[in-house]
Amino acid sequence: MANLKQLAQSLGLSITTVSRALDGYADVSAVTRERVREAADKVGYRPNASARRLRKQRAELVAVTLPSDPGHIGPPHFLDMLSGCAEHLATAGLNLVIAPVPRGESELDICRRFVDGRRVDAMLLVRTKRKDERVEFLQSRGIPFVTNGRTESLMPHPYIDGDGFAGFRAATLRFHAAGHRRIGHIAGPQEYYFAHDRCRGWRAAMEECGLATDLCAEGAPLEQGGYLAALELLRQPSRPTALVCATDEMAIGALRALREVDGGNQISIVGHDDLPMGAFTSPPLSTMRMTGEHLGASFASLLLRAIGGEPAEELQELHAIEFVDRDSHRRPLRAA
Amino acid sequence: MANLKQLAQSLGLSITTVSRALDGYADVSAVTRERVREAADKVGYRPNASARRLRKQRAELVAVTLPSDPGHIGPPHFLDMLSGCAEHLATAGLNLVIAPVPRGESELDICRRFVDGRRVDAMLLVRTKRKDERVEFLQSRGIPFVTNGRTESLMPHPYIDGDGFAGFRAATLRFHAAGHRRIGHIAGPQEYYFAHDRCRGWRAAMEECGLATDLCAEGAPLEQGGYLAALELLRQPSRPTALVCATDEMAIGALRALREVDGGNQISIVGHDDLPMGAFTSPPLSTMRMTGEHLGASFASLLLRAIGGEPAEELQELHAIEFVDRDSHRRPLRAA
DNA sequence: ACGATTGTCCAAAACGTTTTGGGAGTCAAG
DNA sequence: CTTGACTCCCAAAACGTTTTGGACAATCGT
Repeated sequence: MANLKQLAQSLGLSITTVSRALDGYADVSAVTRERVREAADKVGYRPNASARRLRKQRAELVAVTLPSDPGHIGPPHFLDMLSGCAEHLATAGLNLVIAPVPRGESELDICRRFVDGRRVDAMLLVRTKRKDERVEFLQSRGIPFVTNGRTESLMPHPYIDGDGFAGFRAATLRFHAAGHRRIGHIAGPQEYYFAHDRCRGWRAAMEECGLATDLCAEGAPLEQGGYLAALELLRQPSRPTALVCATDEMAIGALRALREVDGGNQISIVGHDDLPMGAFTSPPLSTMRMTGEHLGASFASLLLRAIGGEPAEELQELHAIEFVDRDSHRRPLRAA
Repeated sequence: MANLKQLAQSLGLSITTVSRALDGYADVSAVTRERVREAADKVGYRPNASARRLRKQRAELVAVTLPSDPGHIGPPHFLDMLSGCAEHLATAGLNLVIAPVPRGESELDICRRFVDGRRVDAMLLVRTKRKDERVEFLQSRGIPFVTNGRTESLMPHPYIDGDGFAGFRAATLRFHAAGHRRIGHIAGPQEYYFAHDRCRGWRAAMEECGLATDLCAEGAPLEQGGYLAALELLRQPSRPTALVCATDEMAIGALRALREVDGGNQISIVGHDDLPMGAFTSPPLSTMRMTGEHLGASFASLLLRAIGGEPAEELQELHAIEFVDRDSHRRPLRAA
């Protein structure tokens, strides 16, 4: 309701002094400072955000782009993560705006709009591709950003990611140790880093074990994609006895496929993401998930440090992946 | 990179003319307009958002508060809804910021910060209480807002809500028609409008059928709350044969309780929200959900119209609730 | 030929802050 | 009495737009 001018007038002080008093400068006497603060409290003065932003040349905003294509938006903890991130950012005076990508526009367009319009101080990118044009753009503009997921960019950039390679390698080796020899992989679109990373992990384990790597089918990272990919693998002359799936959603699709072929309930399966749904499928879906608590806060912290100018190399977090032991990964292994 | 001044200078025009040319005023000749537009395109000029906001006295932002307490954040479609809302708002030049409530602060504090700091043009409120201090505050400030859920506020305000009363009444009558006589209700915290509304629906149906309304237990709107409430009802001397639950999450908790008492699998149950999880429980959870597509767009539209000054009475949407017929609501009815 | 109208353009003000670069006044030291 | 340091305060500039209220020619109606 009140602006600085009115507040200053009512106090018989200059705008400058009031402003500095509120900011706690030593420049203004303690008694004046207190007087100003009380008056400000009384009228409920809050600086006009737009004015401050203009003057300080900071938008006080961070944007996160929400991919619309394919498969909704990440796991359901995603909103919790965003919420945690926003909460942490708020303590530094930054707000988080969500920027969904309308159809007909690319994520790059969104970045351009936000960056060139000086609407944000930094950006949060999710669902990185191996070669990600958003990353290249932001790097060329010199805007701080953090990605959820790595890229193959030559220039390093801040990220938080799960070690999909190690996780999927370990899961595959676990199947091998349990006696499986025909271990299939249901892969996500390989242009996404996470999908490629996880596929590489499976492949590496297979090669280490001296097994063929032809039991691999790719699909959209959705229930339907997993379903179709699973059917494809089940048509092979030599069926897999275990399936390592790039995502839980795909794994759930695969479970549906398994139910439709006979003997399918004999096939072990594991997914990744730890969807709450997985606890209720039959059999309950074993899965994997990135370790680490308060991921949202981590993202926020990296963003703030990136804005603060810390070099990208120091702003990279690779988290281990842990196995969530339910039931679907240990179907009895039929004699070959 | 470029601001209006530089662009004007390079064109040999005044700032005024360039600004108006870009805004398409008839004030500037077609040829000049084109010349300006081309130059702007070439250097990738975008008006500085903070400057425009200050000058136009509009924040170009809408905030949505994300409740942290209890039970995460609404149904999982919630993020989809936000995404749709943000997308629609973006076409009007507004961005959506998410404002989680840090512990130690109330949602009212958040509203205050956003409103008094002129950070937003409007607000989106979710999880309304029957007597909601946020609503009262925003009304007193005259800030446009839309709620997800009604309140008992005397002054009307824009909202979108599902008709929980009708939905729960209908569900209860459905059980009655199927022969049930001891129909219990697992209620959410009654200070929330939705919980109270649904409870009233159940109660109304029971009274219409001439049945006692004592089979009602309240709990937190979480799995655990539903579990405990269900146990409470199962301890009654005369057990319910059917349960109408305020939310799916509570219903899933109730299912767990039913599994733990013998004969529990004979009890019919229905929830509300249509959680994806519900499709995988055993038995698959029958549920209810608000009808209507593109809810996010509806919210955005109401917000824009509220900002435009339309009276609240014309900005209220009450959606019917539809029954989602899975399996859990028709357990065989034992002879009484 | 004259005022009125129209078509282009612009200088300056305004939005509400933060920050720069001092200006008084006081006090102590020289 | 001057000088410098220190304390407390302030006027004015700056941030980059949009908008107000014309200015100046050219065209039109009579």
